[in-house]
Amino acid sequence: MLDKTYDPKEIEARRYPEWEKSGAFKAHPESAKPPYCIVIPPPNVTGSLHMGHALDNTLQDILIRWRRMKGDDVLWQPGTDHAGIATQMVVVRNLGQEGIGLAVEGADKGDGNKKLLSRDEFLAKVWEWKAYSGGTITSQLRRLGASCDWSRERFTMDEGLSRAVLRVFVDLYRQGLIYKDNRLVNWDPKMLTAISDLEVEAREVKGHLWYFKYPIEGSEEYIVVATTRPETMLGDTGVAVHPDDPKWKHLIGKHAILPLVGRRIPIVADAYSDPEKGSGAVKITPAHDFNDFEVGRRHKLEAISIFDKFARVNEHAPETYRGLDRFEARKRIVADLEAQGLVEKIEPHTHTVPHGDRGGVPVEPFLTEQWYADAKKLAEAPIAAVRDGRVGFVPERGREEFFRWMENIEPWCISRQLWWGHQIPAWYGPDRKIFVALSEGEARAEAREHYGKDVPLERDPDVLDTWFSSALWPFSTLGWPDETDALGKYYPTSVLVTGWDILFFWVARMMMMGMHFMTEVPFRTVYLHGLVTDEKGQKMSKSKGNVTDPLELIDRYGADALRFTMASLAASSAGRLKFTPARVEGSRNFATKLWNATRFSEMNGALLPEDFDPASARHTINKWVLGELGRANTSVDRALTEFRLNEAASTLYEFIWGIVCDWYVELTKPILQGPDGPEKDETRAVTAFVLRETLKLLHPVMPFITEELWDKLGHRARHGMLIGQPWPAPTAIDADSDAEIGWLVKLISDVRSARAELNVPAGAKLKLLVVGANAATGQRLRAHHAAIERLARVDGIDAVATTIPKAALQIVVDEATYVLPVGEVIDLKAEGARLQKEIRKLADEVGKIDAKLGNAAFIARAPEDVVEEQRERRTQAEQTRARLSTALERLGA
RNA sequence: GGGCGCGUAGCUCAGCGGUAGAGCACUGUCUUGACAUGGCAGGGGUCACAGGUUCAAUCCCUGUCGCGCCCA
Repeated sequence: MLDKTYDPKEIEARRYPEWEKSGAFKAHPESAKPPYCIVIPPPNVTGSLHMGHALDNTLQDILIRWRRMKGDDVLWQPGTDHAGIATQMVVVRNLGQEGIGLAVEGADKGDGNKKLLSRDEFLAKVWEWKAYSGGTITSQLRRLGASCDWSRERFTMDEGLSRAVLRVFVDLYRQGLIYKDNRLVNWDPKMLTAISDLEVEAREVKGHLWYFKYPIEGSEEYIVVATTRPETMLGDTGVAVHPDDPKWKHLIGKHAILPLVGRRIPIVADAYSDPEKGSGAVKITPAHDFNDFEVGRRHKLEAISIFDKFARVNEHAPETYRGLDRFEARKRIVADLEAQGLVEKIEPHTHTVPHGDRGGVPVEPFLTEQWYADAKKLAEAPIAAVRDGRVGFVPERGREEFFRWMENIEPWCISRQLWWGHQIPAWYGPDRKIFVALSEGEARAEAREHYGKDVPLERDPDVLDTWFSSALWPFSTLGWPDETDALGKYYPTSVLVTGWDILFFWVARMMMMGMHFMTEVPFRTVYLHGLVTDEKGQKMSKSKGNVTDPLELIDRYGADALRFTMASLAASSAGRLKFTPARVEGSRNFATKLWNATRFSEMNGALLPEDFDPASARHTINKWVLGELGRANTSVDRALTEFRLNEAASTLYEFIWGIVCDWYVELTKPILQGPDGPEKDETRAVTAFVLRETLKLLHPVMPFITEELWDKLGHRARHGMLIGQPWPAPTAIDADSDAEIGWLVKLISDVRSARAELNVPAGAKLKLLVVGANAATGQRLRAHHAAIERLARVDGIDAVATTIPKAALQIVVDEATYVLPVGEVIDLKAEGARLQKEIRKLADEVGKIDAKLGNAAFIARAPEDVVEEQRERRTQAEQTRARLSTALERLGA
């Protein structure tokens, strides 16, 4: 017998290890079954589970468990990435608390007592940290119920994946698709590294617009430039005005003298300047602004870099400012210009400032040499693959987003000035000649060939962008560059499940690398879901203090409840999924409901005969519920096929709670609790059968409770664990049973409503007199009298009533009128009012339908079946109305 | 500024050319041998606004307003 209460905690702790130990999660590349593969979006190895992970992995696990039951050879490939910047940042911070720093060139040495770590020493610390915290997220995924094949777990920095990274870098370099270039990059002065365009986020900042007067050479005149970043003026090499700007066009071709610096800078005509904005004239600092860089190139202006990598003023600026931090420099420069009377005005100004998404400080456009991948070239094949449908998006608009990004793609800066990551396999000769090779040995050989002798080589200190290795994930995790069985079987993978926010970072780049190295798409479908936010739609963040911890929810309500909630949330067409814990509570209640229904069936001896065949069911109520089960099965299966996971969840909810618990269990109570006989035997069997099949249908969404109940009901002893069961074939729908039970449900509901509206005490049992019932209804009444008596609280049914008391409730269902004598308890006026309200509603409906049917255009142009349906509805409504009128007269009110 | 998405019950959201739905919240009622983490019944919506297409629009089209996201 099941426990009285459902305790998810105890169940979940027990079930997961069982699955894992049994090998149920394992893929079988050698099997003949069709493959179904999902590669997990690798979480940060030292991270911990947040709501986004909970959503993403729940959706994946639902698909995986479903396909496993459908008979596929399933591989859910797990693993983690090394998250270069994030991890390095955490370890640096931890070390900082112990008074340990990094031996980074030019860095502040502090008080001099600080211990400084070399690169190798630091890396040892990071691996220590990884060993310490690396298991956290994978154990948390287990608590969620994720059925990944852990025996195949990979890490972007492990030996195999590192080999893949090397190979890709070397190949792309040799193919000219990776190159070094000196361009402006987004520089993070806190992390001291370049970052890619995607790692920059625009934040709205309240700042100022400063108007500076630059004197014109050989004149008393000034040109006024407006800027949000005064400190960059030290690097100005020009001023641009719009060619048609009447205010400034006379100065085109002249020169200004840059204040504080004294440099002579040209005034050039360029449409980049907007005469409406600021003063209309723009100072041009090619080395510190992406737009200015372009303007500078058009007019051959010099690019003078005035900051070092810490964003401190460097030696290219006048002595007095050297060494100042950029914000300190700003203050000094404004003050100095003010002192010289060169500040015209200062306006408050709100604008967006690019910030590094990890370090959180404003990024500095910085002129440096970096490694780039030729994204434009690599994007060609992916664009074509999506264009011709080799990759589909769910929802479809992901396609357009994808094109918009891919068709306007910029070179991808792949080098990072970090220590934690894949070090770039490039070595420099004494003359800075580059040798890119798979190993130092190979590089040496190449160098020897080139120089004709051995020369000292120096390895590039930089590492690769973490996304560079993540981009290889769908094939590197399967064994590439080796030609493994797994690679042959599971690539291309089936579906990639991830959030919109990661479409460009990761999905697009996997497409590039997949097409290039595998000449085939990495996945057939990209399923994109929204971002989990708090209930106000605010992004969850530690600093805002609005984060919900999924582990806490699991502790409180169970993983199944969280999973069910995540599945229900999955549809939202907006990009946000507003999350409220109340939903999880509701899902937990749903689990409890299933638990109790199962308990009820157990108490009533609902055992399933080994050879039970649902097609053998003879009783209407049983045929009906089997039909409903079949409907639920088909609907869940279709919903999952079409990635409408919320629909699968709501179908299961409605079936289990709304059909099985509310009606089937209630309607069969008289049978189960009545005398023994074939009807009782069949009902017990069907109850057990429906519950057993329901566990299968629900298992992908709520694996723990279903596995538990499966075991407790004895199915495991006979068939093994639920996780390995085949998905059931849908049971047949019987139209006659549907009609009959539909009638029964309506009759009971209507009687209950009338009783409640008239305040008939819930405990009062009334007689049921039936007027005008035809033979079929008479038969139904006899067949279901026990259920009606119980659920409608009726004491005896007279199917062919002749004398009808005045004081009675009257209900019309189809051709018959049902009369419930209530003696003096009832307020006849109230019953009259109730009937009149019903009559009015029906009359309104008839009126509306008449308006339609009276419209010649409707009759002529609407499809035949729609017209017929309206006629049918009119007849029904009119007949019911007439019968209610008769009932009203009878009441004599 | 450009692109996209969203405005449906008090809240969070499904739905979708022909009877407007769910969960939560709310009201009344019931401790009936599965379940009070529950049962039964109920209230609550000119489906943002304005035009258009259509026999018929919450749904399709256009515009307006509000909100959000992405890209500049």
